[in-house]
Amino acid sequence: MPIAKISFKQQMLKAREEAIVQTVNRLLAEKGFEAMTVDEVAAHVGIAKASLYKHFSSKEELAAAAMVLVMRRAQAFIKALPDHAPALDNLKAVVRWTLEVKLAGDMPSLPSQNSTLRATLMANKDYMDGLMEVSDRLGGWIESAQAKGQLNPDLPAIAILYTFFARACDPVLEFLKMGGLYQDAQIVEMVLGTCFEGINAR
Amino acid sequence: MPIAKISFKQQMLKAREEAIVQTVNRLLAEKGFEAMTVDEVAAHVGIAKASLYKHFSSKEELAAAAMVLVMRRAQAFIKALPDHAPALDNLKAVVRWTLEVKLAGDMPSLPSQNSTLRATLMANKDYMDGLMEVSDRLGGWIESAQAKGQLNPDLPAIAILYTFFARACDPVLEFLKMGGLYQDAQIVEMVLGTCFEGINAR
DNA sequence: GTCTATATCCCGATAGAC
DNA sequence: GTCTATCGGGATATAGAC
Repeated sequence: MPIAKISFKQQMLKAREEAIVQTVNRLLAEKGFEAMTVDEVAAHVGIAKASLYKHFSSKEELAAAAMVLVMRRAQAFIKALPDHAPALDNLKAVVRWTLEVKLAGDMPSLPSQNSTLRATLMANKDYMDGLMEVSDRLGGWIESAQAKGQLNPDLPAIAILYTFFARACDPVLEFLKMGGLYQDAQIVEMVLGTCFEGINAR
Repeated sequence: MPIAKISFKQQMLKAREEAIVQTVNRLLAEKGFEAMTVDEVAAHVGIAKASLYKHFSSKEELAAAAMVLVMRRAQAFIKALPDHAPALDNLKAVVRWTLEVKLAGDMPSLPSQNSTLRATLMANKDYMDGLMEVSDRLGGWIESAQAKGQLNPDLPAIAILYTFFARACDPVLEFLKMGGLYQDAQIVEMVLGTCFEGINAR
């Protein structure tokens, strides 16, 4: 059964690549792109560095693969949301999901300034397609919620979208977690609350 | 007049150091700590790299000096605010100042993960003292505004303080600026509004 | 495809003349 | 204190055997 054998081999390869990407994801979340070294990734995965380069041609490609992974997860989460539910509920669910992923240490933090990394990401079809789809979906819900008078209609929808995206690198989460005074769930609710309702009294 | 001569020399030195720190500040804002190279700083200032090390003993010290500069500016701004003014007004003024500095490209962005840099900063008395003073001052205003029912009293004051600090690295500003659709002043007001009033409709 | 070993380069930091 | 020239370490990426 040569076909099955090939398929099995490919499956092993795919599993290994997933392990690599998962590792990169964690390291990116912990230390960021510049501080993460390829040696480190190889050590965590348990293979030689040279083997890594058989799967990914550069450090940037590694990071891009991690970003694609997270983007796919976001797409899957969004797709699983009921489309008939109120737009505002779905938006809050997405933001809560983002905060939970970040607090769990699974949200890669990329320096927005790194040019080589930006170039690699922009050239990555999977990533860009995912970004477009997520933006479209959230953008639709934002406008819907604004039309219903739930979200502030004076704000440009794009500003609200960016505000959501920015939750993926909000340092308030880490600050509060470092303080040790609050549980993760409390932190999520606090940040979620300030995001939608602000810090003013009502 | 030997004394005057020495004083003049020292003044030149101080001026040069200020030029260095200013340059570091801009580069940190543009590229971040890891991407910034010491060669680059030297080239921008117009002196040899070795000369830099006569003023600052390491790259971390350079970054710390830039952070101290910004902290001093924040302290000066806060000190200039009328203490008899409503606490909420002063808080908004500080946040607005922070957003303007960041948008102007004068807010150094430090990777919160870099351990050597964190250690250097924590060991820097000027920086830590400044941080304490700023935190105390803002913390007082926050509690005052909460007591008056202007800021949400259900939020821990520390969470509100962190939310303010986080504006110094809010990517929404760059995102909106990159889009080119809004003036800087508009961007500042939008972000300031979402910070205090959230994105929900009122 | 995986490994060991190495090439190559970049960057922080220093030596030493002036 | 400023310069030129250089060291030394560490990181990305590759060569070549298996």
